[in-house]
Amino acid sequence: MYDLNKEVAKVKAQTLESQLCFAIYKATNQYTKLYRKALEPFDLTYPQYIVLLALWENDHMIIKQLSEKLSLGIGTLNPIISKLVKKDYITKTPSPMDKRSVVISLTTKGRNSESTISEMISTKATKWDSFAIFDDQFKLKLQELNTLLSQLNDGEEKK
Amino acid sequence: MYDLNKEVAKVKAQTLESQLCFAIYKATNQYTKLYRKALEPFDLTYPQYIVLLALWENDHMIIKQLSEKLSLGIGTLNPIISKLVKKDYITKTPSPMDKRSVVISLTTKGRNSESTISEMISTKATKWDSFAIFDDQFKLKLQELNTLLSQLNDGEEKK
DNA sequence: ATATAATGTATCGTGTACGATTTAAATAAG
DNA sequence: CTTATTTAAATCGTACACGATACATTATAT
Repeated sequence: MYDLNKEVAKVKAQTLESQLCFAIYKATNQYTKLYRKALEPFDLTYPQYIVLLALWENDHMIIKQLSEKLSLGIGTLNPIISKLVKKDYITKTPSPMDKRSVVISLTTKGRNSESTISEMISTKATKWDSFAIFDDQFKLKLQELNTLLSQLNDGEEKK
Repeated sequence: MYDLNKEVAKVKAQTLESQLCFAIYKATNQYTKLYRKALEPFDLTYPQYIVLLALWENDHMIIKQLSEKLSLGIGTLNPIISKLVKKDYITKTPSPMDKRSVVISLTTKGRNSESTISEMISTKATKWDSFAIFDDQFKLKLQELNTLLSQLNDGEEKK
């Protein structure tokens, strides 16, 4: 009747190179490596740098807001913040409104470093980030992907 | 003569959301989170899973080959391999040809788990990886990006 | 007004990810 | 043949990244 052998035929895995996830995983590692060298003179890592980027856009956020903007949990963010405080880029102040929350603000050094760092990054970034082939459409698709992924993560949460 | 104030005009940083690197960074974190839950039943993490993927494609690689295929340094790979050995997915054997190198091979459990894991991943992956919008062109551009990034990383090396 | 639930931080344990250093084996150079 | 260089692994220190837990403060419910 049934060909049982065919029914239990082994499912083969997709090759690594064919997987979107693996390509993105590699790209992140490579980007981090590039930024490591570029940010070395400022004694910053990439995650520390994006905290500064967020604050240059919008100073005096509370940790929760930073956490949402960067899509990083507080367990990840806290040690990064501590290091930036130690390096005198930012300060932590308890919020007057809500004693639970902590406001993160740029120091003078943190504010002033924006132009220095951005200038040095922008000379490299023309090589890194803005090749003609990585146009707006590509970025848009990545953003769509991120929206989908976060929906999926939220969806898995509720199961 | 010159308007010096204009000459020292502050360079502003690019916004986070406009940066390709940040989009990719977020996507990796989200993918890892999704895979964390999917692979939990098998007691595997995403990096451990891609080691298995590599070996399912090509068993009995030495660590150096694995390192190249996955673009991971030996400092990263070694603890991952140790865990897979402890969980009885793979074994380490010194190479007979070259006593420096170590051959990584799948155990029976490691080999047999391919179909089980791939089947469960493939049911989820239709949701994750193969949306119509993430077509071959998108993947191709990501691969181009990775090629460029690795060239840049090699280039920085020599400076 | 008080018990309860929700929220914002902090901390801890596990697992990457990397560069730097060390060690042993293979290869090259003299 | 022996010294020098290269190569493959292993190890160490630093820095994320996450989930789980703990804790204080605020908001909610009765």
